[in-house]
Amino acid sequence: MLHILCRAARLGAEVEQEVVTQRDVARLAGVSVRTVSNVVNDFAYVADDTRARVQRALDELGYRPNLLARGLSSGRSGLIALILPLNVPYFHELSKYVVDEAERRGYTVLIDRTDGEVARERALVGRTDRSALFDGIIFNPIGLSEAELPPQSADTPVVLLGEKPVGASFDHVQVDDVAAAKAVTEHLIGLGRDRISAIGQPVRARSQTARHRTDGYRQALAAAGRDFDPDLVATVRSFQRADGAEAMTRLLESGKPPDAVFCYNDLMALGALRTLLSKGYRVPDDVALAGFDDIEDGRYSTPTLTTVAPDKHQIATLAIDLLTRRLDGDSSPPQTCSASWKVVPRESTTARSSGQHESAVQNG
Amino acid sequence: MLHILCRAARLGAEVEQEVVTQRDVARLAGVSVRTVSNVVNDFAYVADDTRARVQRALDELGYRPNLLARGLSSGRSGLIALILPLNVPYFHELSKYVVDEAERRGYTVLIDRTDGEVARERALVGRTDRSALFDGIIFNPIGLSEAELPPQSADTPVVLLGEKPVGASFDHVQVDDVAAAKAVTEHLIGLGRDRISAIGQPVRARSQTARHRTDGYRQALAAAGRDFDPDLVATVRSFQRADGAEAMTRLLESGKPPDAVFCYNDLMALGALRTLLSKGYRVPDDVALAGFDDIEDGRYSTPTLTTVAPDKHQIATLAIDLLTRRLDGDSSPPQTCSASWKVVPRESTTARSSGQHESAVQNG
DNA sequence: CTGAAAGCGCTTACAG
DNA sequence: CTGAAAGCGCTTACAG
Repeated sequence: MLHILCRAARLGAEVEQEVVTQRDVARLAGVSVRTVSNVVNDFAYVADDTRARVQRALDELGYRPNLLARGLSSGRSGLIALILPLNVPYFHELSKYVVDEAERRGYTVLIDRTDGEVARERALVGRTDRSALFDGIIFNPIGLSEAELPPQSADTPVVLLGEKPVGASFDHVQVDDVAAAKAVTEHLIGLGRDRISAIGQPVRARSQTARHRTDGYRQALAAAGRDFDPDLVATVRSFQRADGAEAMTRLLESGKPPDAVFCYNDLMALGALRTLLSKGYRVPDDVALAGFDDIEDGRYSTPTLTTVAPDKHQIATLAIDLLTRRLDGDSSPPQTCSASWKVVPRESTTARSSGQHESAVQNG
Repeated sequence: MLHILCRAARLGAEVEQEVVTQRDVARLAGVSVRTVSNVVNDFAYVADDTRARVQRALDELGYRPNLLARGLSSGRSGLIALILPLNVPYFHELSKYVVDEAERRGYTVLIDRTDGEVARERALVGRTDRSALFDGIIFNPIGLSEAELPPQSADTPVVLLGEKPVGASFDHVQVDDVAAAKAVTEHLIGLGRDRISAIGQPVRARSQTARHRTDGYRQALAAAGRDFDPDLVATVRSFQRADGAEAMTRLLESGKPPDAVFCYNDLMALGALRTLLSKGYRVPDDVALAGFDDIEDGRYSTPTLTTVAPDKHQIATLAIDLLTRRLDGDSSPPQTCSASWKVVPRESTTARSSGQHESAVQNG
């Protein structure tokens, strides 16, 4: 296939680029590699003229450190692995903050996609052969529960993100899913809706997250003196748009359609929204809709999407804080940090009509 | 802040996990490290009983290879860097294919976000200190033009993705932006629309991509005997939803609003859609809308979004093909491969009314 | 089929 | 402030 699709070009002489080592630089500058290393790593106690001479040689030869060699001998690579399901926008938004925050502290973040597949999560976390490669790991499990994770190894600290921790063997940054789910359900109840559905309970329940959000949903109902109706809870296989769309279809066809729906993430809410609008329902007039995550998509949908907004910046900062402490040698007991969140009401629950809207783009 | 938000747990005895080396394994199995290495790397010509004995020692000690050491001595890390603007969904969708395809060939892809910032792109590509870390690089520049890239170095092959190459010094996988933009504009013309706008010309024109799409747009107009009206072209700062939303607002306020709009990517089209719907315009009745990229969002918006769908799977396969050839020692001239694409008409240009729709989710 | 040994490019006590 | 040297954990010609 390649030969049909590809077009070759004439090539100039291939420059066989030699690798420049500290030894080469040392030779040119007339010093030892020790001194070159000192200059490269910006150590104090290098005579000014020596430094200048070495720097000149460094520039002249175009020296570039070999990260592998440095890592092998120093025991630190400066690399952090961020293991996430990139197929959910929330995580890509979160990753931006993690990357930026890590960079500020001199670390480089490399992203590993799990896409929420349990097998991939297991494989990635199980790959302890990487422990030499990465100084630390930030991991947001989706399919894997904390209990299934290999025990924390002393050499590569792991910070867990996401659901409330079960044990206490990892550093952890959590969002209080129960409280947040309860708050957004209360918002729906406050609208005066009667039949409030929940979309997101997984078919095979592994995820604590979904369980917690269901708990919050039920607590809000109970607090309002409402009965819990299992028929109003729709299960899903994953947290994608298609799952939300299908679940919504099932609810609508159930005979007694809901007048409000809490989806366990924005992606599913967007799928549910598609189903509702395409079947002629008005949102929020006929059905009010709320999600979770506060992804950008929900600020541009029509209607815009009411959601729970976890403080992504704070989550990232806390995660990097926790990790860098370990990297700096802190061996105190594992900590659990809570990031804040808030309910952001938008058109999908508050607008009067689903047609004309006041504000083009409202950002909670 | 941390002390307020965090809760510490009691910790069990910290297991000081010793690193197990091949030497340890060799000692236990009564062989040399050479033989251990042979077994670990699954070389032929190891006596069955020796292999079994070594394997037992390997298991017993829980040996894990040190990737850094392996990389340093072998010169290959098995790692590929994928440098992309993750803040555009198209690229995260593309990255999935690249990761999967690379994995099939035994490589691990680590993702680096550029988010389209020229400075980040420059920094990442300029970081030749990484050449030891990565066997190869797949890079989709957004801000940087090919001419600004450092020359291809012999030790770390680079495959470029995206816009039509200017020079011919890199392996390249391109999509024919001119032809695709022309085709989608023709689709709009075929609808019988009079005033067809284009959104996406950058304020400071660096990107060839936008230039090519404008070329295609103009070619389609010319071929249909239409005049090119500069007032119908709206510029943007980046390719995000907000840019599309703002550009659309400007076009609507220009006095003579368009009745069709070609946005240079789906993200901007979604922003433009938001502006249109929130101002009471019907899509496609009043304004037909088309994007580029075929991201999932556009299959769930209401109306669903007409778009150009590049074959992402093919792009990924071609990129990995090209790269692995170089890694296998091929030093033939740089090649340019073209990936296919097609126009996918959806509701935003074809539906009769913007209210009720036929198909809930139609997938091109 | 396997061993002894050099070497990948760097960092880092140890001296001085 | 700087040098000579060991060592990080692995791979890989070179012998045998």
